[in-house]
Amino acid sequence: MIQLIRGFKDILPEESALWQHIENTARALFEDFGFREIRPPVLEKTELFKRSIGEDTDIVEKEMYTFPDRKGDLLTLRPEATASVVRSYIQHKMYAADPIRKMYTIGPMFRRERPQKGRYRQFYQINAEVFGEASPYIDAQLIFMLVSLFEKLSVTDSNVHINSLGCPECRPDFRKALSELLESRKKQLCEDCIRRSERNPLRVLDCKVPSCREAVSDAPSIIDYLCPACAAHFDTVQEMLVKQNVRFEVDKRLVRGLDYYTRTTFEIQTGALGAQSAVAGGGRYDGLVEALGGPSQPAIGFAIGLDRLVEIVTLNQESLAKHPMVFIAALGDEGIRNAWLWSNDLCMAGIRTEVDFSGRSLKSLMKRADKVNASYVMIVGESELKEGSVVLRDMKTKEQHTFSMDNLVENLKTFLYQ
RNA sequence: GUGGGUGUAGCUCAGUUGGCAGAGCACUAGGUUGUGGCCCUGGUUGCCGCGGGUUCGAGCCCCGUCACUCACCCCA
Repeated sequence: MIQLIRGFKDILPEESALWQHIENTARALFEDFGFREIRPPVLEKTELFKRSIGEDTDIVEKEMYTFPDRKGDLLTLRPEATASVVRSYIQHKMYAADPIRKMYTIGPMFRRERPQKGRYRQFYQINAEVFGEASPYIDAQLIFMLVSLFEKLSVTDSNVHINSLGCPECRPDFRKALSELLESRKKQLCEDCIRRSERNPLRVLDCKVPSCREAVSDAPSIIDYLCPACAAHFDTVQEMLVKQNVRFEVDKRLVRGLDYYTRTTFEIQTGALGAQSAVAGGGRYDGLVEALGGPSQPAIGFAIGLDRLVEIVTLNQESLAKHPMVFIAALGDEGIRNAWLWSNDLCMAGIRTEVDFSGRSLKSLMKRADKVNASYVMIVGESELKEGSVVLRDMKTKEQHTFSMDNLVENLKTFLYQ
């Protein structure tokens, strides 16, 4: 038997209703906030991700699905969506007609990590990005929109963490102060953190090894090093969140893993996913558009882990399951022939209809109708055919009505819709 | 990449010191000749993950391997 690839999964019909519900809720909400959908390809030149995500990140170093195509160009299955959206923004010169663009996209990402709960090698994200707006109001609104989605989906057990990473103006000062501290505590740090303290000291703040946490417990907070502009920006974001009654906490450990983030960064965490606490994360990346060859345009965005969201959204499956309205129990060849024609008409009339073509006994057809939770069973047997009628049984009340075969579909429609 | 746990019927899982491969659910037929759910009776379902080894004999012991899973790392 051929099995699916390690770390990949099938989303089965039993689950897809929930996925659709979440996707539809997100689409409707984002469209109301002025976002429009963009659908970039899943395959891009490797260079795009190297330049946007950063050479020194784990994603680029060891998690990308990269391979040469027949011409020898290095291609990569996207490990995240932002790079592609930025590339598209630049390539199509979207900034020219109107630099302010709000876009969302939903689709699969690929990272070759060791699979575990809430982490797959092909996983799905809902992304939203805003270009051309530097204002902190946009930051706060984006966070509000994200929180609202979770509320609409009745997700409890989640909380918002925010932080500011500063800008090229103020981050070097903080980085220097942090590096000095790390240097002095080097012997307390784990191996990874010793390596990190040279390449990306911010990441040490995120380490979960107890001795490392201890070492950085009194580390300087980036918030204390923000330049006046960044500090004012961060203040406004918080102020507006408070005004909008969005509950959040400032988390100075919140250091995003991707190189391109600046200023506001945020994450939605949950306790319901084992070791995977982040369900959604995002932040501002004011330098990325320019870094990828576009004009200097600010931008901010977030990504929601759709697989993870699906796991924590619990909905009444009954309300999501689609039951057939009418189940046609046809007996004998002639009954089946008639049923086939009528079912096509009923389906086209928007009435969910199923037929059992097996020719088995009425009892087994009734059992099946019950199993698929049909609202009505239409019985087409010998005696009905003789009389030129069919019997419609209400499966809940057990009431049965007889319908003439003349104008059957029309009469059923009016009966069912009344 | 590193560690722990688990692989037996479609599903959930038993399986004794190594001795005929099991249960519940599901499926199916009948009890009820053309009427579902509850009940009763019968029936179908297995490369015991895969490969090797030990043994008269392996689902069980040993070695290897693969998969799943949880965790580390990192992230959504």
